[in-house]
Amino acid sequence: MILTYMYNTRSRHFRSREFGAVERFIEPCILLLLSKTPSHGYGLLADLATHCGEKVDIGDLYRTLRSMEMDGWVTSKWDEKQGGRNKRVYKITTDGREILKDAVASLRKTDNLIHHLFTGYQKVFPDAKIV
Amino acid sequence: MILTYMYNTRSRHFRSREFGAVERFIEPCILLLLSKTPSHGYGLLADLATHCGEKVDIGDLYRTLRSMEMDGWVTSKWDEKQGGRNKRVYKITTDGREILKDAVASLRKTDNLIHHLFTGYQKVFPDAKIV
DNA sequence: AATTATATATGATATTAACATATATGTACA
DNA sequence: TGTACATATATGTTAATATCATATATAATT
Repeated sequence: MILTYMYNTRSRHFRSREFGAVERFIEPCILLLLSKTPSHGYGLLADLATHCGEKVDIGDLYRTLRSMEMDGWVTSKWDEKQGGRNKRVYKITTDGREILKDAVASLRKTDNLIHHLFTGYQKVFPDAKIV
Repeated sequence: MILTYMYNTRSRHFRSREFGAVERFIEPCILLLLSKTPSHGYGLLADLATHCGEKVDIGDLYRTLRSMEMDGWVTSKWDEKQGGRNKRVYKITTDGREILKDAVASLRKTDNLIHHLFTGYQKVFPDAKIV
């Protein structure tokens, strides 16, 4: 079938002006936190806010933890000792530490790309103030 | 309705071991390249490979350019002068330059977060070699 | 008794990324 | 001449990820 191309096509979505969010940054952050000490979902929330940027969706966090467990990066068990609702406590595994190491290496490449862009930007706009 | 929570729920997808890709990094890269000189989709491809990482999907690139045009970050017109197929040449707008400035600021925050993770990693694993 | 904080989990949808294919023109070359 | 390849733009479809909302549960506070 011969088509005449129409101007655009894909239905228009909201175009965010946010840039620079790192894909799946939450996982390396979780692995690093669990490298220090075992913890549970809700407990990780505040620490992730500090290490991962402000916005960490709690639903996403729980699903990510389960998903990481399925891949063998962490293990979990219920902690029923304390008062309050039971907590599912996660521990990093040997595989998880390997993944973290790989993730750090990936992020170094990302860092290089970002700096490459900064350098290019400074070259094109030498008077631009560093915000 | 009272439910007993089932172990996990979300259907299992392939879990990539790739980390650190920056979301929508392609747009700041395009804007920087167009800050230097107007260009067309296919022509941007090689430059983006250098500045944006290896993998740039050509289909995504064309759609991104159209989408950026709809937002007024760039303008385009057909260039019919040359031999070969006509080219749609894109130029950055004043708005586009503002967006680029904001994107660079966003990426500086991202860069800080990544470095924060590096520092934390070095603290937990002081013997880790820098890959 | 109602609200808030802690705690885990799922439903539904929006957004983005990835892979594949269609269309179109010109050049090399066998 | 025909066919492979490079250039060039565009769309269809699906997979993966992010976001927003809601359900469940327990304990402390007001």
